[in-house]
Amino acid sequence: MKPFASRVIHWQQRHGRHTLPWQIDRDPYRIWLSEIMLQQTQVATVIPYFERFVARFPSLPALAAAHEDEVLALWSGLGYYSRARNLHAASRIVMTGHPESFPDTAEQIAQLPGVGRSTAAAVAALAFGQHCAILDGNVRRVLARHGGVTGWPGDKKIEAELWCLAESLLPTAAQHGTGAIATYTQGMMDLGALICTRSQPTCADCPLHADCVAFNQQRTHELPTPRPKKPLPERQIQLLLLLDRGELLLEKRPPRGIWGGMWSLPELAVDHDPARHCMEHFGLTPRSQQTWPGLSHSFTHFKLLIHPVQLHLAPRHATPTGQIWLSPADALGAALPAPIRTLVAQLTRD
DNA sequence: AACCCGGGGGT
DNA sequence: ACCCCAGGGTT
Repeated sequence: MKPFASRVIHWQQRHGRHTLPWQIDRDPYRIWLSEIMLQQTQVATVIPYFERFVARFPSLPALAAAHEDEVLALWSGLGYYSRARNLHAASRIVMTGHPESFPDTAEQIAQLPGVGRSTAAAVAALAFGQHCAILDGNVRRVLARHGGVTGWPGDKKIEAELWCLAESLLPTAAQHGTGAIATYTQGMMDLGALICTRSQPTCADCPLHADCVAFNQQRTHELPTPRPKKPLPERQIQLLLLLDRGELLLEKRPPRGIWGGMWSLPELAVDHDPARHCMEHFGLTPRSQQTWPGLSHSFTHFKLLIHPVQLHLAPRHATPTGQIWLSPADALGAALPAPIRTLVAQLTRD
């Protein structure tokens, strides 16, 4: 049987993906951007965001010159907004620290905010041909199944074991030549995404099935070991759609935490009275109040039940910092989290 | 409804 | 060295 890496490389050349929008050249900027977007997010979701992002910011200097708000607006709907803030910060670090070129070793790349061991290795391998192992979700699944690794990969011990496996299986420059590492790295990701899927993997098409422990022991359904279940707490909030002469009030979220740095709607505890809140903050009693149907939004550690309330205000006075009045149509161009976008979109349909 | 996913920051 | 946090999509 051919070595593990040889089989992955051969499979990638024949069956892997070669035309993803970040594969058209070997631009480190585009590869880095794609890897950040691909954290926690699937390829099909990323593609349209990637296309819009590089159309607006085609190069690292263009990104570094941008205002954070515009970067966040292009990230709106993609989630995990700290990725966008870190990406933007990293672009400026590269421009100041390495003005001549993008950092080209995994160690240097991993120094950038938002880039950990796996992302750094992916950029180093794909863009610079460095021989370093990645361990993203797809590769984790392939390795856990092939090696028959039992235990939740989020567990530090299991994670360390998988990293060791990943390192040990890399192609060698001597055997496979330069350039093979990029093909291998993409091959491992594509095997996980296309063949070794979470449910109903198509093992018959897998170049690794002959010595795959999970396949041979019919344990693909139980590997990798799933995350331990935890109850999902619920939180409830009211969100205020405050309207004044057709314009909607948006508030900038604090830089950290949920929807950090994004534009949202004024938030109110469920046991508070919206009209009274308007009175206290604007000195005006709303002319009308309308309760909208609730909507649910899931986060990793809790479920958020949103109770929207629409209020029409009498003409306003000053607008404090961190707030802005926009027409609903203009608001849709802002850096809105997904559920806020849903609510604002409803307004534009009236 | 359950499950999946990399990195940062706080403890 | 650990634990908690963060938002979408898919199954």
